[in-house]
Amino acid sequence: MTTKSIRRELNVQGLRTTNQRLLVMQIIQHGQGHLDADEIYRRAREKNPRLSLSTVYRTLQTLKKYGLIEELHLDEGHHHYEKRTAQHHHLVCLGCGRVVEFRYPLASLIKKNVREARDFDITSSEIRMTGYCPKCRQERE
Amino acid sequence: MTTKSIRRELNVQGLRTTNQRLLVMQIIQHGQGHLDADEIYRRAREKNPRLSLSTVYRTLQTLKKYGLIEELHLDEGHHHYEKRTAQHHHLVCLGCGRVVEFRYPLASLIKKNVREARDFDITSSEIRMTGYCPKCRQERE
DNA sequence: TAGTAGTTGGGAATGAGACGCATTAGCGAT
DNA sequence: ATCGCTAATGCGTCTCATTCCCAACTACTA
Repeated sequence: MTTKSIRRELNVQGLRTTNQRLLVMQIIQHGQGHLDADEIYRRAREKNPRLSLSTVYRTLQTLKKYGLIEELHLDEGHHHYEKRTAQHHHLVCLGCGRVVEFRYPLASLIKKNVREARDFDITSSEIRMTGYCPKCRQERE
Repeated sequence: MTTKSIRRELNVQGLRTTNQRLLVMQIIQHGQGHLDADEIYRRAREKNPRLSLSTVYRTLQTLKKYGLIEELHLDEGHHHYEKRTAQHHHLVCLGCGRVVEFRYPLASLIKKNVREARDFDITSSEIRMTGYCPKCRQERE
């Protein structure tokens, strides 16, 4: 996503295009998924040392709220963020912490098969499965 | 689950059966799902005013670790706990915060169909879908 | 280009949860 | 029933992620 398209996305939502927002968006886009607020802050400061941590948190909330990024709950004490892409989910290894992504058309399936979900207007869905990856599984035996 | 069976479960894992653990377990079992640490603490203090909040946190970790309870990530800044039962998942309404449970045989399905998951030893799986329930959906229009 | 909301920076506040340590209490052996 | 060992608790403190507050700043609109 280019600067221009990010700008467009922000404007559509009635949000101002600030350097800070562009910066955070770009870091998340190029950052190979699963960055937490602190990591984003650290990387952003390299480009703009005056950036405030408050702004990072605020921006993450805003971008999440308007659907430009997604917030993950990977079982640690803080959140991770990734760009919004095709639906995919996460396997978390309890041994080494490795996160493996996989694709699965969950939302439509649930929508079709689960009575309770039928009348919900579902805006996001997250599968988080935890367990042990092959390597850690061996070491535990 | 009776006191006796809780005691058995704890002993099997090499854990001591303390009043505090029994109390926390019982509150979670009778508490209609989705209690957070603070609520558990508040209810537990009614029975045992000397109970410490630390103990509640420690106990929740322990019970979770040994599979007696499950930890939920319902999109708020803290965790919720429920007794371990048949596999079920959660729909969270972003409007009113209502949580609706639904059943879906996720783990086996993923295991069968997702290459990345095949070699994982999956210990738990959680679907969290967020959106707007029928009532809140109407109010937003 | 000036006016004006929406945003930001920075520091203080909050709140969930973890930690250290002295005291207490399960529980297996006597 | 009691002893001794060690796990578990209580309590105060600490950490760390995130939010709040407000004066200063700046992106957009006219």
